[in-house]
Amino acid sequence: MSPLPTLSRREREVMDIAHELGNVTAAQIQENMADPPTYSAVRSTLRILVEKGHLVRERDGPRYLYSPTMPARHARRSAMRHVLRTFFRGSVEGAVATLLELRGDDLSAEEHARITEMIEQAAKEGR
Amino acid sequence: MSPLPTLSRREREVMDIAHELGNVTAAQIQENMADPPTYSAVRSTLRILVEKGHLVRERDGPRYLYSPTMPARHARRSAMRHVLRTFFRGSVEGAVATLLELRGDDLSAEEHARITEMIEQAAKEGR
DNA sequence: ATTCAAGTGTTGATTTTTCAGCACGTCCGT
DNA sequence: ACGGACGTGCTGAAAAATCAACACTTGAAT
Repeated sequence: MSPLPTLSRREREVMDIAHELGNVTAAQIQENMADPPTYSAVRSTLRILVEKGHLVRERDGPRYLYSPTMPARHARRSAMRHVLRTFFRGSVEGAVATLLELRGDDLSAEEHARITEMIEQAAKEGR
Repeated sequence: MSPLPTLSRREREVMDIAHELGNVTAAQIQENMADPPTYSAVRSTLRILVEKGHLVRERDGPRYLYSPTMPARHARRSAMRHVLRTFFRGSVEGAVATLLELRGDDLSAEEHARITEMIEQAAKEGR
């Protein structure tokens, strides 16, 4: 049922960075990696990810930029669905609770208003 | 900054299953794996995860049960923090929006009430 | 024009992961 | 008691991932 993860450790790390930053150069990837290998090794991983179809490579003047193939919206949903299922048994309520914990005291009045609005909207549509 | 992922592909898959199910036998793990290897191979992976300290093994009568070392609460927070950062640039609002999308029309009145209450509570404490 | 810095393609070696085999132990039903 | 099903510990081989080296190209600055 759960799909076999097709990404190795380093590959996953690189993909996470790519998702976080959007369009990235090999150098940027390297900078953001933990315990970074040589530039050469980074490019090697990038090449594999392109081959596997997880990244696309496009020229940006003299160099290349790499971007995730999967549209951000889709990637977000997919990632969230996975944690929801794995760690929250599908409970949206539980997930929201943890999100609020993470945010801690930081929740501004505006943000509170917007989130509340979203939930009301969802509830309305859900009837 | 972001910690180097210490889990290989299969190891991650096993850990996800362990988190989802709580306490599991080797057989249960195998059943839930995608494209499952032999029972022997599964136990091999489990042994490594115990060695690395990610799982603990305890007797359950004739067999063993495996459970995640990290407390569920902590694991949930950690996983959520990671997707929040990676896919939502830290935006709690965006994350909640996606959660609601995932849930779709399913949001019951009771659930709506509880979530709203949580947010109000968070906002109150945040002032 | 030449040099230097930065980027690229390719290749191969090392390390890690993944997997299965085998011999042994334990529990249960007959 | 014995046979089979199920579980275990240990080990090593096959496959994949990880990494670095090398030679070459491009761009920019002096």
